[in-house]
Parts: sequence; C-alpha cells; structure tokens
Amino acid sequence: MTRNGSCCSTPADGEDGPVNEIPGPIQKELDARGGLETIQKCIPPKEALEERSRIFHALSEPLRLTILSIIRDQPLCVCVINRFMRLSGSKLSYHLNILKENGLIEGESQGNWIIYSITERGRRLLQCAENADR
Amino acid sequence: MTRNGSCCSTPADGEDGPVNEIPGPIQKELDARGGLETIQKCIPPKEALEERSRIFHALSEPLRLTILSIIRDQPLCVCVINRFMRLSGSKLSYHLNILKENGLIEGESQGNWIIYSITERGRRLLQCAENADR
DNA sequence: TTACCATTTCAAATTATTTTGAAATGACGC
DNA sequence: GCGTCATTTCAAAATAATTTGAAATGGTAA
Repeated sequence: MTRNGSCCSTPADGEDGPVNEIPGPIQKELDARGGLETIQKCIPPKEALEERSRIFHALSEPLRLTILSIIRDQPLCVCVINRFMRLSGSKLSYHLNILKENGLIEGESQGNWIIYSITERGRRLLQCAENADR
Repeated sequence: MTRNGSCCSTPADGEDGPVNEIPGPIQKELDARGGLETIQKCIPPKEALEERSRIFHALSEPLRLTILSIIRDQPLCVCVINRFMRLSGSKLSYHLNILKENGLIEGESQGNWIIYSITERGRRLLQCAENADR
C-alpha cells in the first residue's frame, strides 16, 4: 500500500491519510505549539463528543426550544404545555421524550397528569441558546 | 366546529387546541405568575428560535465538534485539519461548510490553501459544549 | 366494572441530513 | 499554455429524524 506523496490527497474514509507538506506559516505556528501531537491532545474522547452532540441535537429544533422556555419558570403538565404548542399529542410526546432522554427535562406522574420540569442541565443550555445567536 | 370539552383532546396540528380544565396545583402556580399570557411572553420569536436551533444543529455532530476543537487554538488549513479527521475531502468540506454557514468558523484563502479559524461565536459555543454533559 | 381522560407507544409514511464518488474550480509553477 | 495540487460542488444513494394516525397504557371516578 503506497502513499501518493501529496499533502492533501483524499483518502477513503478511515484509511491511512495524507502524509506530506504543510504550508509554511501554518507549520511555524504548529511548531510553536508543540506540533500535531499537542493538538491531538485537545480533541476530547469519542464518548464525550458523542454525548455532547446528542445534547445539541436535542436542542436543534424550534419546537423543543419552545418547550424549554415554556417550562423554564414553572413545571407544567403536558396538556398545559400544549396550550401553547397546539400539536398532536403523539408529536408533542415525541419531542418531550427527546428532551427527557437527554436530561434536559424530567417528568413526574401525578394522577392523570405528567408534570414536566426543566433540569439544571436544561436551564444551563437554554441560557447558552439565548446567547448563541450573537 | 364544536370543541369536545376535554382539557387534553388531541387537535390536528395547527388547529384550535383543547380549552378546558387545568390540574389544581398547576393552576395555582400559573395564577401566581400571571396566567398563561405571562408564559406566552417568555417564548422567543420564531426567528430567534429557528436561528438558535440551526446553530445547535451545526453543533450536533461529533465530527463538527472535533473540527472546532482542532482549530480552537490556531487556524489551520483543510489538509492539516484532515490529518486528524481522515475523511474524504468532500465529506470534510461538507462539514466545514455547515460550521461556516452558521458562523462558527471562517475560512481565508491563502494561495493554494484555505485556512480556517474559529469565530468568537464558535469559541463561545465550544465552551458551552464542554459544560453541556454535566 | 365500565367509561373516560391524559399521555405514550408503535409502525408506516414523509422529509431532512449525510455520505459517496466524479467532476469542477482556482491557484501555482513550469 | 499544461499539469498538478487543495479544495469545493454536484447529484445520486444511503441513512436518520420527524410526522401521522391508530392503538395501547394506566390513572380516576362513577
């Protein structure tokens, strides 16, 4: 298996990658910081990256961000949440579940109702959301 | 068009929703806060919700979070980024583009290369990512 | 126990995102 | 100009997320 010798040849995914030149100024900067290995160490482990991206995925729907702002200041049952959302029950349930699975809300059964409240994580990330588009 | 009289009947999406009872303790809490209208005001406008969810979507892939941490401390050209990622060129380009469209990175052409750097927004949100999974 | 209500679950249909590989672009040096 | 390199673009294929409507669950109350 020989290499083709250029810096940026496009390897098939997962195969051994390119192995050559790096542009001058970039190389300098890189050396000053300790080379490629130093950067490699900045990449978080796979599990952390996957967990974080799942959480962001949960936040990547306007409907779900809406649910979070609705229950931010007080727990509410599904039917009251739906006064604002006006979705089919199964659709609302689907989105509530994604928020719950990702630890952004939690639900407590009380008789006929399920009362959802925002979690600490949910609150923290809702705050990030509000700062995001700046 | 008559209503069926229950709190939580499931309306078709977008139709007029349910209009009845609210569980006792929830109603209390709600009144103490100024009723449904008060909560309604906490829901950000559609445009803000959509913009934020787009940004979170851009962050919802391990590959893209990886790219952000790689260029967090110094700008790098695509081919050096790909030393770490080892993706096909078009795949890496696709993900770089999503980060760019959402203002998380920016690219500057320098001769044969394109040097990407993280933006202020990218840095801020990468920080959120690191606090997310707590 | 029967009926009813709030909510969830399931599978099928729909829609959106990602991956792939080939071709295009634009810079560079000869 | 020609060949080469880094990167992007495009369309098709593959995969993943969301929506829908019907049916199930589990509580409550008569």
